[in-house]
Amino acid sequence: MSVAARVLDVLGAFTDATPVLTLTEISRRTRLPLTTTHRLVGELAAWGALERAESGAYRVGLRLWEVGSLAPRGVGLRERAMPYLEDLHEVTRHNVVLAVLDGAEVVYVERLSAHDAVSIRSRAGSRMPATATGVGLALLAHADPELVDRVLAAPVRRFTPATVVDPAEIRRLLGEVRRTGVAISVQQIELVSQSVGAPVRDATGVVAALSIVVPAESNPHAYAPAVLAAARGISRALTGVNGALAR
Amino acid sequence: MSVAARVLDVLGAFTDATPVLTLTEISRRTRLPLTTTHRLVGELAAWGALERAESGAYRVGLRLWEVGSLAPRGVGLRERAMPYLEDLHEVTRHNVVLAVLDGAEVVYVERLSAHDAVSIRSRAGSRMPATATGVGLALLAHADPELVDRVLAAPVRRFTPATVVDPAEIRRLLGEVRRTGVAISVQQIELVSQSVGAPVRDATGVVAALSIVVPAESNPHAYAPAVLAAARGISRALTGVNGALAR
DNA sequence: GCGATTCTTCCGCAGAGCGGAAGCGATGTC
DNA sequence: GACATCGCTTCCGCTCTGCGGAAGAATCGC
Repeated sequence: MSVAARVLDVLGAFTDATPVLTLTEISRRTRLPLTTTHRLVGELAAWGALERAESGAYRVGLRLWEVGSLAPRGVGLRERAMPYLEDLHEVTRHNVVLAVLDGAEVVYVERLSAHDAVSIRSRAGSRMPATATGVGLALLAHADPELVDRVLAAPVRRFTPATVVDPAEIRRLLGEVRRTGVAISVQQIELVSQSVGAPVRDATGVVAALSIVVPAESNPHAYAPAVLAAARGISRALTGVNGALAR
Repeated sequence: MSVAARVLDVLGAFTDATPVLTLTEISRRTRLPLTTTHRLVGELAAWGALERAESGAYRVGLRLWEVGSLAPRGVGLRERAMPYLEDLHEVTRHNVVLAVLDGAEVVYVERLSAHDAVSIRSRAGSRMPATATGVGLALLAHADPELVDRVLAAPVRRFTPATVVDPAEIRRLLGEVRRTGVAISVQQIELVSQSVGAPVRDATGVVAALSIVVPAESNPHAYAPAVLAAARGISRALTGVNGALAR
């Protein structure tokens, strides 16, 4: 294992659930000898990738946050999409999420939540399997067929009794998404909610998806036009002056 | 120079102005031999810290963005402050910013901008000298006196004819901030605007500051109560259940 | 088609990084 | 107050890893 990999391993030790770690904890998680960890962490802290809390424990530093903020698929996408997400949020008063595909999972880039909206699991920066969510279906429907094969070859994770786990049935859903342009996921993550998603494109193809999360008892099709309009708006913003996200 | 430092150097080559770089560009910026750069970049890309665009160029990857999102002083702070920032923004319809101190500079963590508000330089993730901005004054006024000495020992950068560059005068301003609780910076960054800032505390002391950016012709004192109320709200949220940001 | 430019692969040498050992300092226990 | 425990830091000699020159492949521009 190379030094670079060790360094990245140290960064990877920090998670949503454990954003603050002591030296020993980092050493244990990475299975690197304490001395090695000590040296690496020291270098990371000197640069600003990690910071020391008063307690002596380490947390992810501001400098790394700054660099992370340069990820075109993270903040770049978020910045351009924000106005449209806000409009959709304002009009409907429901949770709105924006996500991208990374391997077989979706990564949430932004979430706008209302006080009075249904509860929701995702958080900006968190991951979910691509199969069960509105955004996930929208992204998979337009993804490389080879990726879809790979995803469906593995057993699909179940969240509720309503979660669709049959590969053939999922393929049918994906076809429907391609036909109608919207992805509807009913009670697949939580029984109280369902989501209506749509893909977002830049000049190169589908790069993200947004969805609205609404109560299970409402009619999802009623939200389709608004979701589609927002998705188109973002797509237009991405195809605009500065071209695609990648450049 | 250690490998870890080299790795971080590569990450540091990506900036706001140049978020997408080719291998050769990275090599030139870091002054690392092309072969070395090639190897490091390869390892970073394998982990997900960097991604390859279709063009073959590299950009900051989603995985690094995720880890960066764990920075308590970045996203953690932002999440808890957001509702209060939104309220302030909604009520006043002016730009609202949230920032933390990093060395002698302020780093903007969030910015809410209105279509009809005055223009603004900052962007989430960008840096500014601490001396001339509303947030900067609010943070410096409650910072370690030794830091203030260090900041004022260096020549202060001038943005407009109204920028205060005299150390003694800046000290007087800081005193006033401590006395009144609000920091007012008039036309110091741009002649069309001024800002009203206030410090945000957690259990350990001042950790951030927010400010509102309003047109130069308005009366800044009129905004002080609203700004203070928002700052207090965020402070309360930070001192709450889960304690300080650091933990 | 041909030179210029950028990217990738290969490999032998050298010194950077590794990690065991030992010492330090804080906290908890009897 | 003495002792044990646990976590952090410093030190240093051996070894294996990462270094980067060279050469070749791929792509671009004229």
